[in-house]
Amino acid sequence: MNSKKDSEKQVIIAARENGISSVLFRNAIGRKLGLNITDSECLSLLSIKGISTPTELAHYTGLTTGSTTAMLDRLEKAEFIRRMPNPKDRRGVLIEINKQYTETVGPFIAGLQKAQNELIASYSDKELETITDFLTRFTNNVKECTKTVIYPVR
Amino acid sequence: MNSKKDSEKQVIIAARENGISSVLFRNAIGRKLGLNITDSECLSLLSIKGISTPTELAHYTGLTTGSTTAMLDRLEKAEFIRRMPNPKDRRGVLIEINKQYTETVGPFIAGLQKAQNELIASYSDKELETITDFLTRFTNNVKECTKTVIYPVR
DNA sequence: GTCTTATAATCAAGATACTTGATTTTGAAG
DNA sequence: CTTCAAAATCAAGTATCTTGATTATAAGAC
Repeated sequence: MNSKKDSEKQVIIAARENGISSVLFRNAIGRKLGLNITDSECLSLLSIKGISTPTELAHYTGLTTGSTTAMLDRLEKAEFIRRMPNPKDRRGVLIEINKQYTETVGPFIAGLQKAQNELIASYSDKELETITDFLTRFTNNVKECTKTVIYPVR
Repeated sequence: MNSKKDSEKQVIIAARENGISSVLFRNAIGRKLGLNITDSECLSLLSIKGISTPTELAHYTGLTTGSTTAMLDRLEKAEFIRRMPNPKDRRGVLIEINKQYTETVGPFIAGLQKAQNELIASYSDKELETITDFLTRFTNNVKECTKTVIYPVR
């Protein structure tokens, strides 16, 4: 099976480049805000989800829960996030991102969001469905593989 | 401009989920190999590029060159990478990933690579072109924005 | 050519962040 | 209601990171 078509190779390259660019982007934002890499990655997830929990953030950043507590202390002190009681589990807390962060980061990413929206608007519905379908299936494969790495079969 | 179509929203969500899943995947692999997050991220870039330089790896990981030297010392000691003289610049070195790493990581990612290849093969050439086009333009936007974050206009 | 300035990588010292293991609180299961 | 599991925190020890200095080489100015 060495007969991979050019169109197939290209999509793999494009997907990889996409991943690389997003890491470099996150680093640039983090440096701008004076954040270390971990804190920056944490905020990048929070800016997508809006709300999360220390456990989930530990999972995403790859930290232990102990380090996560320290990280959240730093981010709370910097007023980028706040801790809220979790109404569904009195052991836990909810982490919310502050307006402070959104407003600080806004000027840096407004141009990108506009550009991405325009890019997306330039495709037909049918094309967008194809793209979404691809990304979703691609992501599901990654998720499946992650499970088998964490919980090996036998 | 609050009239974003559903197909447009879906592609944004799918792109975000894709980014999240790749971070979690990298973490899982890193943990499996007993690597810290930084070292893991470094190897993930090297496994794509095959060869790099300390400067580029510092840029990608978000580390200073000082920390990068220490990181490369660790990875070299673990025999995951090797330093080679750079024939084009006698100040610098080239970092190559070792077979050791590829073989260690292979069993964990073989299934994923197969799944992704099959996924890609399930699309028509026209569809693949659409997807590649989208990813490339999307990436270019991210790269452009990264530049303006690093080198603000005035 | 030679001088100056910039870049690549390294190193040592000090600061920062991370891991481990224990602890507290609460939830879930038997 | 008893026991075990999960969420978050904390303190001590370890690992990693940043800073600033250093060496070697490259690139540009004159």
